[in-house]
Amino acid sequence: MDKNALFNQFVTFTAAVHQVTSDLTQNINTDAITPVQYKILEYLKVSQPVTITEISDCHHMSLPNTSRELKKLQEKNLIEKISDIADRRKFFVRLSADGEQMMHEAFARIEERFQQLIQHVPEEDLEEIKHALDILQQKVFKQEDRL
Amino acid sequence: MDKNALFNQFVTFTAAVHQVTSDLTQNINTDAITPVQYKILEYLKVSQPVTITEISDCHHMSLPNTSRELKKLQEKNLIEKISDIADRRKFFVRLSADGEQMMHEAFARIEERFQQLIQHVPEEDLEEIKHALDILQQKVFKQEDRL
DNA sequence: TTATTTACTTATCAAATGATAAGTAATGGA
DNA sequence: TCCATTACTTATCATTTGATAAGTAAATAA
Repeated sequence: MDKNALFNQFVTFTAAVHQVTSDLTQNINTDAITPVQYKILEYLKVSQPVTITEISDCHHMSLPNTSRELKKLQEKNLIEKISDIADRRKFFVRLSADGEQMMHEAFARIEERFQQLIQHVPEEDLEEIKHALDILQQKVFKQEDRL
Repeated sequence: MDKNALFNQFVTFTAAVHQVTSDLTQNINTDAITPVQYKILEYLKVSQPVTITEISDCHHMSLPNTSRELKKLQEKNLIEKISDIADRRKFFVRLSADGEQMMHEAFARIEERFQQLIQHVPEEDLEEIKHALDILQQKVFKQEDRL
């Protein structure tokens, strides 16, 4: 296997993924929410509850800035901070009812666009796609491989 | 095929792709270059030459802001604008020698990390990965499907 | 107990990005 | 020819984001 060619293919592929997801999520947040704040909520949606340091690490943003954005999200009633009983310096962050609602609607609109994207894909291709997603998730984009 | 389940898988997958590419490209641009500027250069690297409007559309940024960033890149000698002979309102943008050099080095460093990521993946899995990338690129993340 | 480290907050400043108004020059259509 | 449209630029302002210093309180180690 030509690993260099594979890298080039990887680059083209990830660029396409970024482009498609960017298109799918365009103009989704109607409300007064900034891109970083949306990213945080999106992360919470799939990973909650998480600590503030985890959010900070995962998004490569400083703790002070993470803290600031979370405060804003809390003021908008989109998240909740629950202090850890075992270690009272820590906080667990999760979506509030409003936050869940908002992300649910956002994902619903994204899903609409996604279904539109694949509406004419034949059944056997869908199976192939599902398999391909499985493979890549397992072998390339898996959680443990983070640098 | 449960299309809703496929959507959930898609969401998880794209999140993982974003995470991995974000990790791979962390701290790559040493020089005085902003994230948006890097994105533009990255786009040029794979799509040049392109017009200013194409850059603007593709990155969902306004023409004035695109123009400003291109001006900065031009002042840093990383890109060149060539006016279209057929339509003199238009400009084709491409990387300068310096820009090519810089992106070449950036990609080389990213590739190093990528090769490290897949160094222990067995040969038969690499074939499977290559096939999976092909499938998804053809059937889901293809150019024509842009909204 | 005391010192150090960890988890987080508050505050502040600079830089990057986004939005918008107003302009130029070339093109294309009536 | 004249007018509308297109492609792009310049300028300006608001907002978002990033970086950093300094602080609090809890946990841990010596």
